[in-house]
Amino acid sequence: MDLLRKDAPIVARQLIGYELLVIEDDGSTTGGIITETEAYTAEDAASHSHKGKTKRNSVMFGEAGVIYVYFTYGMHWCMNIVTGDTGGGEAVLIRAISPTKNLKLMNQRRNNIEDSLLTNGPAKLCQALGITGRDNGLKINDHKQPRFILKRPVDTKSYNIESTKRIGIKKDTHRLWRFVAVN
DNA sequence: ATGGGGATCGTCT
DNA sequence: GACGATCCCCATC
Repeated sequence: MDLLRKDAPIVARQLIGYELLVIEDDGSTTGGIITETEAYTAEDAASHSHKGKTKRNSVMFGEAGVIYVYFTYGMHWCMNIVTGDTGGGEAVLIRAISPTKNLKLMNQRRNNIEDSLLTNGPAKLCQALGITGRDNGLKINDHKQPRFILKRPVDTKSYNIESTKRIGIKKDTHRLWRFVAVN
């Protein structure tokens, strides 16, 4: 996917409105429309990749379309999509989606919380979609090992996108690399 | 409506 | 040995 080869801030903005789908072990599909993202690059002090390649962040230095999943706060998983065309350690954090597929399963995993709270946070959506460390390093739209699918929905709706400061970081807070669909 | 704190552990200093 | 790209509960206003 050519889109993902661009720089992370460009990709982060353009991914708003794309549909992210996960193929479950039983063959069913979960997922939704991406409504909030954040960009991280190696030059950016807030990024896991800033200080170079380590065991945790190594897949961030892989090719565009690889999934980078990290564990945080002792209990949460968050997912990124690697971007760029130089293996330079950039990625887009998926912060929220609007659920479209298999709400029942996602609801079950999220302890029967109301629909509006199902996938409105980076760790929430990973819980709802069943994404964990075992997904780290998988590739999007991989025909040989189908797990993550990213596509533009047929009803090409246009979104108003707001860019703001990123959430929960202490360094390089000035960058306006959080993108939110405001409708 | 808003804010403080607890849960919990892999990764890096 | 400290802390985090978080979430949720409960307290207080």
